[in-house]
Amino acid sequence: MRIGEVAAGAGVSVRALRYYEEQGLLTAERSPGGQRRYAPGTVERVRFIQNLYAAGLGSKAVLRILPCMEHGVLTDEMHERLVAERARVQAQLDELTATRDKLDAVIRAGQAHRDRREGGAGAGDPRGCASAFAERP
Amino acid sequence: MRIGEVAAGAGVSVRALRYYEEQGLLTAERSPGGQRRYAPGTVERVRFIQNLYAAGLGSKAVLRILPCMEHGVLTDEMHERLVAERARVQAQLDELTATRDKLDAVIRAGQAHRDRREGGAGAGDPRGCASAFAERP
DNA sequence: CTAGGACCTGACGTCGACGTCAGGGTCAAG
DNA sequence: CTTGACCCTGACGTCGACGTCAGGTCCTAG
Repeated sequence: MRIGEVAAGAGVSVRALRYYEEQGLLTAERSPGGQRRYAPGTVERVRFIQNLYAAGLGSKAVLRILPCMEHGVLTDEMHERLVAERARVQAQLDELTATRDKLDAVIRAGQAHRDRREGGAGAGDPRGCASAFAERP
Repeated sequence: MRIGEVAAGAGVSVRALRYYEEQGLLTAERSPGGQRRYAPGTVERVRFIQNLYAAGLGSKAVLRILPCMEHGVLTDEMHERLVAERARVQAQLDELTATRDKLDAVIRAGQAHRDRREGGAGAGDPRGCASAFAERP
């Protein structure tokens, strides 16, 4: 595949693919004229790289856990790294879940406030949704 | 509270707090000499700001959904923004979950590969964990 | 063989969330 | 009043993941 096809297939820019190669995340054969020719499966690989980036891993971290796709074998070191990164991702997941729940609380509290106001009465303590942030897990 | 106390309490740098003020995310009274004096509750607010940043929202997005903590009332616009940002967070959660599951699959496949190798035999197709990436949901 | 779209290698630009340094003022205790 | 910890305002530096521009090359359809 040519670089443009991979880029379109994976939904990234051509520049990004060259950058990945620069970082050692991607390799490519070259045509006689020097143009990159990618193996099939590269699109999947690029998508996974994107996933890892989206999970907050820097290119060095990606570089450390990615080689398993080429060798197909997990050394003890690779295994530990994978487990460690999985833990990081899980931690991110927990934080994100908490944040989502807070947003939900704010939304619900705001709804309640608006419902009561629709009912009619007082504006004594204008703190409606603010109390949603007072929790301490 | 003084800025150092807030910073320590929320686990951020003094510089970050000044930056938040610069972005309109935080306000503070001033002492006669010009030093910032923060209201109690600021620590919670800062923690929430950190949560939002960690959720991938930029300071402008934070600025748009944060005013509810001051006014305590959700306008229709605020409500829509909150719901929209909640959706973004949820989408991030979904992607992160998928990535975690992929990592799990890689780890399990690698384990299986190592277990078999411990058993003894062949090295025909050295793709061990690589097949874990072949899925298409 | 030729046009024009795709590709190449540098190399500088960007943007956000701060870090950091310089030079000086403030505050509370003794 | 002095001292030492804390705080102030600029203002430039950083880092990662690309964007973008310049100037030239490759490839393939006609």
